[in-house]
Amino acid sequence: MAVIQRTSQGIDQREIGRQQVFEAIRKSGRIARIDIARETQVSPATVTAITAELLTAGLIEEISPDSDRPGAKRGRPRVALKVRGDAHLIAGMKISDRSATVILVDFEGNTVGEYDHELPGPVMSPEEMVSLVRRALDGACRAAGRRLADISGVGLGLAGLIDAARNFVHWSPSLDQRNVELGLMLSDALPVPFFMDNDANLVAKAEQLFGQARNVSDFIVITIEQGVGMGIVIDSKIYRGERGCGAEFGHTKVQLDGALCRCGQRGCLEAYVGDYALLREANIRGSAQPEDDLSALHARAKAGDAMARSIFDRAGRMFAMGLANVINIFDPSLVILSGEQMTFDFLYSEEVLNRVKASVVQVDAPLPEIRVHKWGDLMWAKGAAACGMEGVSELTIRSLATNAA
Amino acid sequence: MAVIQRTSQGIDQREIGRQQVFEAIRKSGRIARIDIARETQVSPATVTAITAELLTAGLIEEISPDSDRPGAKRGRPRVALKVRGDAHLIAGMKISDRSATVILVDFEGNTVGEYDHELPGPVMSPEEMVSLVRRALDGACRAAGRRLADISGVGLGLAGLIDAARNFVHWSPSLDQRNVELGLMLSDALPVPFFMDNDANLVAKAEQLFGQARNVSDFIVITIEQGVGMGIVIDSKIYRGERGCGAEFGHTKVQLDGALCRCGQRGCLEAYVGDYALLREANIRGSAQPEDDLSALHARAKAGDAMARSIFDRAGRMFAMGLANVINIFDPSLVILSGEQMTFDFLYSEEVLNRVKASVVQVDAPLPEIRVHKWGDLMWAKGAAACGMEGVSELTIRSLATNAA
DNA sequence: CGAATTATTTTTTTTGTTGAATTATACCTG
DNA sequence: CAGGTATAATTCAACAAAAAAAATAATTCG
Repeated sequence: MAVIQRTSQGIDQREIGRQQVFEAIRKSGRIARIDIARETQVSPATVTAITAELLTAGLIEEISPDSDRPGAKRGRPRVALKVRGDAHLIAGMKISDRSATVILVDFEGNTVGEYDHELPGPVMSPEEMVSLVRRALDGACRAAGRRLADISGVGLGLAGLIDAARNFVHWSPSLDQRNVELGLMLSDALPVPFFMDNDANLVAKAEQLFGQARNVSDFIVITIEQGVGMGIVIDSKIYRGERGCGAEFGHTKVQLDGALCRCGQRGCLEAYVGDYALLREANIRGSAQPEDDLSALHARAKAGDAMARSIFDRAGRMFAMGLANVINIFDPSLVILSGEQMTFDFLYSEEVLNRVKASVVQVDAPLPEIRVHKWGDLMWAKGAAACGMEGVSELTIRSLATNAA
Repeated sequence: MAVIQRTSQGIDQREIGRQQVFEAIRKSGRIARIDIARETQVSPATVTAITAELLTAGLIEEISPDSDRPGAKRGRPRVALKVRGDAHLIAGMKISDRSATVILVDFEGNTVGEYDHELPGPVMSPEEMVSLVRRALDGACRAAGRRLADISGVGLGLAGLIDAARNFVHWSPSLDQRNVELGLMLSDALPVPFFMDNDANLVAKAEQLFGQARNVSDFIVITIEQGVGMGIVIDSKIYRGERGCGAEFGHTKVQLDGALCRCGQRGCLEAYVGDYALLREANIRGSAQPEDDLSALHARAKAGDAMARSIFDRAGRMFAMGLANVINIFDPSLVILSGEQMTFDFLYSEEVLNRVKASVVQVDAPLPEIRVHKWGDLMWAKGAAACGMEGVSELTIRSLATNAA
């Protein structure tokens, strides 16, 4: 039941129709007008009108005779439409504790450049961050042979509590201050629109635009970096909660009066599966040598060391419990576990997933699909790029309205 | 930012405008056209047009000179509009393990009759349930001096997994079969439209229409009956999850490999706070006399019995942990704890709520409001009535379209 | 080559919304 | 108490968007 919404007072009453059509094109990669009409429930006439606008604006392009699709043979051949990659250049930047990773993508999402910028330290002042962003963008442009002016928008990903609507940072481990108007500062310093979000939401956005959730309207993404993150998508929109700090999966409690967490509370999931928690546990249990390298601990577990094994095992069981709780509450159609190698070995393992399944309420319907998605190390930057793409699309399509007049 | 949505193919393109206006009227009780326009962001002209339709349809009525509202004094006085109570008679019925409670309400939500129908036993066949529903409705009508034909719609609440969209029962403790097309059976047997839902969702609906959540678009309702239920409202819509079995709060896990639950899994919240769980625990701990009466146990706890106290205490701590998890995931603006007396003493107590607050992720923004709502024993039936009201409103307003032509 | 078929575009019609002007109903002032 | 002013509600013409219908385009099939 597709629906065209109409804002009843904006200058442009047609914006939402355009968004819908553009989204349909982007989502399917290549699609003929007739199918857009079917999918969006908008009449072919209207689709023609809207696509004409998008074409003249240079946002999409026609691919002459749609490649031989099986089945239909007669009749006027459909001409497929696709997003025009050259329309915009988008940057995605993720700031972690070690480096700022930048990725440049075209409007289709194809990567056209990568750049990594080492950080002097994990924590900085807002001013330092602004200058860091500038240098990282400059570096990325230079590396890809582009100029900063070519970039239509930048998606920026930070850990912490980010108010994406206002580009405001309530708190981030990368900043030495709370409540920073980072969006304003960046806009003042750089001539490019910025779009910021929490890093788990970024990955959700990436899954939605480029990844495994391209045609799913409700899903959950779990990410593991330093802490445990979650992105919730309901009705194709990222769910943020009232105060913008929902989806704090890492701080759901899995044990009454349990292990102490960085946040000061007890029993948080993160206090069992976070990097620091695993090391702490190893040291408490009296490791021969003091542990400060997680991958060494991991290697010992793989090699069969009983103590190391039991640490990862407990983490896996706690993780399974927390994930099952989320599923019992949301009943999503899809859960995506995104992460890097080590995570897969101990948190996304077959055994853990089986435990999750055993803790989900059973009904006749099949269990929600739990898909594991192994991204490269550019996962976060890609998410940031996705965030930027979405922002730029919206801006551009909105401006179409004003210009059309 | 109110928005008029327009379905792009229905017979009636105006339906959503009507719904919006009617909702605004219902929500505020009494409201002048001008304020409807302000609230819905629809122009006064359109509001006039729509309210005229609703007036001739008899769904709303004018209250001549709007009672002296403070402030404004001059100008043409606003005439307030309200829902016309006589427009429809709605029945709400909740089937529990002991009885079928029926409530009759007018279109404003005023109770015009109550009726309680004892059940022969807690479990029945679908056919028996159909006949039970008929008898309970007959009884309610007789008691209130109405006829079955006067009823415009019936909301029906059942425990279990209900597919509200299809009026289909996946499973209910009241039925001796799974996967029952109860909606079809009822429609065949009785000349009234039925609207069914899970009982926790009913209460959420009641809070939204009549209760504490009248102007809140995102909130969570926790209910306690035999088990623990949760209703999630996001964007003013009840969130049901992919398979319609989300919000299984009672079966979120609060203890790894914990107490055995009725559902066969371990560590479910319900296995710590459900009626049967409390009694079981009392017996395990070697109560002097075998416990089979929860209120007796409760009385002993209140009187100071240490063993009884510790049972309720543990239940409260588990409950707090589960609730904190929900809040950490959703970050709702409002959590409503609905229930009856005994629940308040041990699960909704000050102490438990403080525990919840101590387990919620802290940010600068204030904590979500946790409101305790003490309903009478008609809570469930009122919820069912709310469900019926919503269904009837939608039907009526939709039919307006067709008739108007 | 023409008939059939399917996709797209153009034209016309319908529908709904709104802004501006108008009407209605009050209070206020002198 | 008449005329002025303020506010609410209604009317109506103009406008906008989308769908329906019709026309046109680009194919294949026989």
